[in-house]
Amino acid sequence: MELKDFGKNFVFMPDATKGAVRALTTQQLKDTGTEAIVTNTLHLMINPGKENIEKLGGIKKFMNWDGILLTDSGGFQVFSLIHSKKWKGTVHDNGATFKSPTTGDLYELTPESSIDMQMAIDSDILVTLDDCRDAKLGRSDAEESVKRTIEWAKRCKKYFEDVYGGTKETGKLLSCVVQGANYLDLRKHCAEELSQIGFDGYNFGGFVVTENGELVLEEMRAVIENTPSDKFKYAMGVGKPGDIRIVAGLGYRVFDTVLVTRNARHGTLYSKDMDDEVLRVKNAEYLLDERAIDSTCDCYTCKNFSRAYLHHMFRVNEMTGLTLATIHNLRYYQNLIDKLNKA
RNA sequence: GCAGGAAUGGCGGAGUGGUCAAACGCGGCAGACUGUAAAUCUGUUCCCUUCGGGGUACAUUGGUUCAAAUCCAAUUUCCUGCA
Repeated sequence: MELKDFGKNFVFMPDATKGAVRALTTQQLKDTGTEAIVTNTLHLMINPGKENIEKLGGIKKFMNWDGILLTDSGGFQVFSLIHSKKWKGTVHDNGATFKSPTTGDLYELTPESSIDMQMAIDSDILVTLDDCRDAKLGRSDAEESVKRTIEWAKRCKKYFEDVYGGTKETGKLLSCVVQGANYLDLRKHCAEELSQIGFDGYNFGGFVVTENGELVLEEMRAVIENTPSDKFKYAMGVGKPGDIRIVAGLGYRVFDTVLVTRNARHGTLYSKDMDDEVLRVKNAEYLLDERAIDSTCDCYTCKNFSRAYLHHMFRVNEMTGLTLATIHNLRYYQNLIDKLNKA
């Protein structure tokens, strides 16, 4: 896939947060049919750090990935690590300052430093820093989050253009994140303001499902309806196979979720042979089941190994099991995407 | 043979008179996970149950006590010294 065609067709990007899709080599990742991946600005800022990743020629060279790379801005990590008090830090109008919980080093993430970091990583598609917050947000907090998100997006774009020459000079794309929690008018407002600034892509940010796991479809629709139709739409964090099919119908073309790889490592595999598409291979019923995980799947795992073998790998805590499971789940998602593109 | 010590649920191992169906860990069973501090976390794990309870249980047998996994005696097995 060419970068200019990104988001024209459906695309699923596995998360390689720290520079690897967990449990897979880059070759194994390619073999699943994956064309684009996501790495994380904040995590790579801490390790190996901006200067080091620059010296190493960027993460694509580092991990020998020749597909498309999107870098998440770190907005979500600021939320999940600082807002939730897992890390010490504060979020303010200029960004976030925080302390590494392992080394104690102090970091600052601002709209500008986020762009610098994403350039150092050598990302193809950058994401503006956003102010991501909890799902159930009070009105005033949501308003503040939207205000900051717009402000930071503006600063990101200006910095990207002033310092790096923008898309024209770099050939890279810049996407923004639409916030607004569950307030439809705020989603609309945020989408309109960001559209006014102008980006190559519009990402639905915040939480995509409620506590009950139901998609926030109205909010997602509000963003689609108020952003340019010729730019890509990325539903960040979506999602389960069924969720992707639904959200695809709304107009989103780009997806990512940690579920596919995390579930794989937890023994939750996807299979068309199951009514709910889910096969928990660790369960006792698969001890002697010699069928493939999915009878319709063309992945390396399904072509060569049985449910019983995967079951055994998990039972004896053998790392190869994580790899085989991840290969399968990723291939399952790529097949799902292929089907959407052919429909 | 003598002297000490120990025997607890599938396993390891707490508990040393009542609050013990018994901590904790492992193993087993199931579930969760949606811009990854996640090869993680949660629930459950003697039997029966109308989920209120009920029944058996801490090597075995007997005893003391209102009450015993916990105290006493004998038996069995194991460990450590001395022969």
